[in-house]
Amino acid sequence: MEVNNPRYQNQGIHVVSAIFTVDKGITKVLIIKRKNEPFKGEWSLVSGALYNDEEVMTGMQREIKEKAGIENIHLELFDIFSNPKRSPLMRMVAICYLGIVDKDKYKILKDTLKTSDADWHPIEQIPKLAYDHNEILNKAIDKLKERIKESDLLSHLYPTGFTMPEIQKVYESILNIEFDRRNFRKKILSTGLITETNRMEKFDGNKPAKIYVFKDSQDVKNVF
Amino acid sequence: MEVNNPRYQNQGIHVVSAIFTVDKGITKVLIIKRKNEPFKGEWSLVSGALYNDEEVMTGMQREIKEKAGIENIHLELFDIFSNPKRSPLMRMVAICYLGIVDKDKYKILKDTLKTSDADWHPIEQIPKLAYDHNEILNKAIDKLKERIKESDLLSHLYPTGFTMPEIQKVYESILNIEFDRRNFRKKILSTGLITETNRMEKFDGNKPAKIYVFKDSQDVKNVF
DNA sequence: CCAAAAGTGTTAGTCGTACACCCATGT
DNA sequence: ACATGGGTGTACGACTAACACTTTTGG
Repeated sequence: MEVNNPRYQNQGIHVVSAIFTVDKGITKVLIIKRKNEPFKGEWSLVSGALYNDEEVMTGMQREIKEKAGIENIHLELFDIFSNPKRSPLMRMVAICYLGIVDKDKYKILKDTLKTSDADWHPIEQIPKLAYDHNEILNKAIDKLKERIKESDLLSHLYPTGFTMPEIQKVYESILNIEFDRRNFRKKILSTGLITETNRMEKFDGNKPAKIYVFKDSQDVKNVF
Repeated sequence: MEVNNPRYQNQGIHVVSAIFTVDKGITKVLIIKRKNEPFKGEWSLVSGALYNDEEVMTGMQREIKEKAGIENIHLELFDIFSNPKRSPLMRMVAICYLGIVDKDKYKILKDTLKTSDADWHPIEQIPKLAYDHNEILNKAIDKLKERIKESDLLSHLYPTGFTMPEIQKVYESILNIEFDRRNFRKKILSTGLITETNRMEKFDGNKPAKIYVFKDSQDVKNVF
């Protein structure tokens, strides 16, 4: 390969992330408003250009910190978007990641050097986004559904533990189906992914629920 | 984003493919010998640099045609390798695909402008490869195992149909486990992925086997 | 003691697994 | 007729799905 061949010049790489949370039964995604061109003033996913001396994951985490103020997010690659015209300035290939986090653990910086209005938006009410980010987000939502069924992805939503009713509502919210309480409990326990603690949730007028945590395991037994 | 910021300059994209086949119960991968620098004379996966005006998948297919003479391979993205030093000439991010094909349907061009000795090699006996291709291949093998369990990926190995004993041997070869003939048949039929034809295989001294084909379906029910 | 939500157990049906016999072919 | 490998059915155990009552708390 000849380094100066124009065919290989002027390529850039975007890192793009769809970061989800679940808030009172509503699945939401983190979006921001851009302060700079291109797409100045428009909504977008958390994203930016990769530097030429960093790993893709490193660049993604850097962008998330710069544009939303949060760090060390667990992310999974889910797709590439590479239409040569997807960015108006130059050719940018988008490498796309998804993650899910506890919104109360990560404090979003609403306003940064390059962004404003960073916040969680219900995935059913997403405005028009910059670039091809609406398309990317739709794909991310599909992948999120697949991944929570076949992995312990949700451990990152509940780093400090969860109750059975809580996590059941999350599965129901993301997958749009309902489960029997008793069978749900049996099924998720049978995967071996989670384990109970001796902690109890705070009371609010009814029977307190036991708190469970995800084990540190990479077992890939399907959940549903 | 400022297009001329040196942080974003001198980035390139490699497309890399691990193309598998199964030959008499042996899982093999297509590798080639490079005629040019870097890594002149060394083995590598089928790969090359993306042009700045093409989609990633288009570039991948072009490279496969240029370097192995075959076209229209079904490929799935499985990982990104982005160590800034993975290529000696300039920073190249590797976008990696895997596929599996019928080796009798695709005639490999052993010798091309840029490559020689293109051929199928058993995955248990892979030489040292250029770049980080050994690492990429190992990841591809892991992903291949996952994918044949949860998708109709193998339909691309048998575009014209297969017999039960044939496909059973393929699953056994890739997954390194053995199945009971009768239960294997029931399980793969129960997925609804395949359907029988009225064709029979050619005889060779024993009872001829029925030929089955994969249906055109995107159902994601797990196979095993 | 009442309302609200959590926790538990049993039964029926379905699915997976183990296993043995018959069938179609070429020689 | 025999050797080779393909095709089928059944019975048992494991898992899944449906379902109702009891428990703990705050008010």
